[in-house]
Amino acid sequence: MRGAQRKRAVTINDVAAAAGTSISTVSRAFHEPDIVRADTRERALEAAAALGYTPNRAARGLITGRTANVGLVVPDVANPFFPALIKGAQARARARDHALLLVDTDEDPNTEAQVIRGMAKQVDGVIAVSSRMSDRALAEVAQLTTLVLVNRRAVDVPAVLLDMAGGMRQAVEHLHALGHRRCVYLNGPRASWSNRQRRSALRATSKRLGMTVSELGPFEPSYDAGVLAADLALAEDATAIVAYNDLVALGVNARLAARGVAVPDEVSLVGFDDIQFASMASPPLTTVAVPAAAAGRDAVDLLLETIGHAPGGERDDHQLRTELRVRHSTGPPPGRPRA
Amino acid sequence: MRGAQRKRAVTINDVAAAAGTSISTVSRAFHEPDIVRADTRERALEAAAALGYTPNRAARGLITGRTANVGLVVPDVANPFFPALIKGAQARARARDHALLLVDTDEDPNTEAQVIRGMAKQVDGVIAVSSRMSDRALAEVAQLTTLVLVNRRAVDVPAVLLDMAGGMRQAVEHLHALGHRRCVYLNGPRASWSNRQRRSALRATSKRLGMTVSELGPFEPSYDAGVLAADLALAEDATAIVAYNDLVALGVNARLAARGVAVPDEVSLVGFDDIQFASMASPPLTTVAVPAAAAGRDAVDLLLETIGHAPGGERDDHQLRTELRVRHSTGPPPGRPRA
DNA sequence: GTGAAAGCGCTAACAC
DNA sequence: GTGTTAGCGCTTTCAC
Repeated sequence: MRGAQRKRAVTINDVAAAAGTSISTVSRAFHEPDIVRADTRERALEAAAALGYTPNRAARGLITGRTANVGLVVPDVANPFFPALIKGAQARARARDHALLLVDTDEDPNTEAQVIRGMAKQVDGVIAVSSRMSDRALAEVAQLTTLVLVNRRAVDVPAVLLDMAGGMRQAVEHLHALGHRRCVYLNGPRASWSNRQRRSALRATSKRLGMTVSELGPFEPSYDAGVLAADLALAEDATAIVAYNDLVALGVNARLAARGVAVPDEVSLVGFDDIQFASMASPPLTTVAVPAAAAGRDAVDLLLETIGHAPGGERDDHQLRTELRVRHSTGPPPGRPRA
Repeated sequence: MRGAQRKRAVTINDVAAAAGTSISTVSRAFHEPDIVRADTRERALEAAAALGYTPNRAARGLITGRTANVGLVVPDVANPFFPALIKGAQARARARDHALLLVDTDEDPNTEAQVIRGMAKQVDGVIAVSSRMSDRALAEVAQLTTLVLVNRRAVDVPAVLLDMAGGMRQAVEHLHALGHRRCVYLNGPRASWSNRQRRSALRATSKRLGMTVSELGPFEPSYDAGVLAADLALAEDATAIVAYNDLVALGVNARLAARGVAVPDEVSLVGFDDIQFASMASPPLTTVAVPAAAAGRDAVDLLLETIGHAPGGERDDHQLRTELRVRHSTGPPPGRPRA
């Protein structure tokens, strides 16, 4: 027998019949146990267990207006930054008895808007991660469902933010302390909010410390782009390279190795995100760690909280710290004593 | 105004009223356009568009018995093998107008069973990837919903299989052709079906070709386990190491580098899966490529197909090829001429 | 404390 | 061709 042949699902009616009560009693036995007499409740629950009854959430949702689903919209599941976030969000959603609808937009803002619109009715709210949608589009979809942003700010939309400026500041200070005075920044995608954050923090801190920074890019946030960028960066006559993210940094690192440029002896290299493989590279990458799993968890909490609250409530953004992990891809610039 | 304040969702009644027709006509305008007169249809569709109406899938599901949801159950989203699969499955599901409910079981068979049971009512079927459930548990949940397996076989449950034996055979032949005669295999988790597949193919091929293989493990499928395993493997006096998967191989590789053991000059190293970072390692890893994204896509197709068909239909397993990608972590054993 | 009944938004007979 | 109606499985008044 194949799965398709499964028997008609057992409903609340079956349970009521078996328990010799009405369906409302069964319903109450589940949701308001206190209000039903102990022995009646027992009978109902036992009958339910015996029949293997589980309430149909869709039917419940129809009447309560709550689906117990949350949507999670990410730009690219395969980008190593996101799995941890997805995992965190999934775990928290499940812990809070919600299912997670996952959508991958392939980095396309139009897909993003369309997908959220399509999902609106079947979820209680959606979490949009690193959204590339315009503020207007964001405002529009926020009308359709409860929206929570991760790693993106927009007016009147609650968000889980990563303090990338803080991490970047640490990175620049680290470089400066080592003796670096000229660095190059490898820009990420132009439309990326993360890139703007990282870039401006880098510029501000550099300026404050009197470091020169030249900029290259924009580049795709990929390993291949890093390979490409490495040669350009080398031509810039800087002693340190700060990449938009680890993927790019890893590409740079590989290309530098291929060209025989020693890291960190000839040039220092800093990544961003601290993806799993940053620490596995050779040399292990100095990078800014971003708490992706925590962001996923917090986003779910924030969403569920927002749904529960009356609108126009208090300020409820979350801000998560990021911090520099110093590993072996950074050191004093050439000609500078190692200690 | 916050999202929570959104106005009551527009229903089919609103559209019918606006279009001056009955709700059934509106419904038909959407699902059986041909059967409704052109101008009536126009009016209905226009009214729907004007009001921003989208059918409530839960309500529809209640009556059609189809939810347009599919469940995807994976052991660990953060394991680099799965994101590609998830991405493939998500894309195909969306293309076929289905939503994807993602669940991460943290490698726990009990969670797995429980999750599928809980999901059964809100999906049309579920795809279980690399399931560690017992055959009995599998048979039980297959009763509850339409089940499709990926990378696991069980009686009477359709599956998308990866021909790991084929890839492993290629790997061993490759090693043998290079001149290797003694290799060590680093086992993955004991309960893993993948490990059994890989291990037995390796043993069979080795035997056929007259290679000795010693086994170590079981190890967790992780980088750290690889680091640990490297030293043990070295003590085995073999000229080649075959790891359960790339993560392990990468750990081995790092540890070998740290100990100053040259790959492939002193020892050859083979991984499995061809995760993104296999090609980024130094040296780039020779590994067996597994078409994860295709597996995800095929699983969705197979599931939807199975749901559509009458039960007990024809045989419908998919088998996907795997193939060796020769990169730079394998070469002739020491003392053997390089050409 | 428990049951009857009215829907939630929708589709699928069944009339007209 | 189009409208009316009976539910899908459930929660929630409202009586009792």
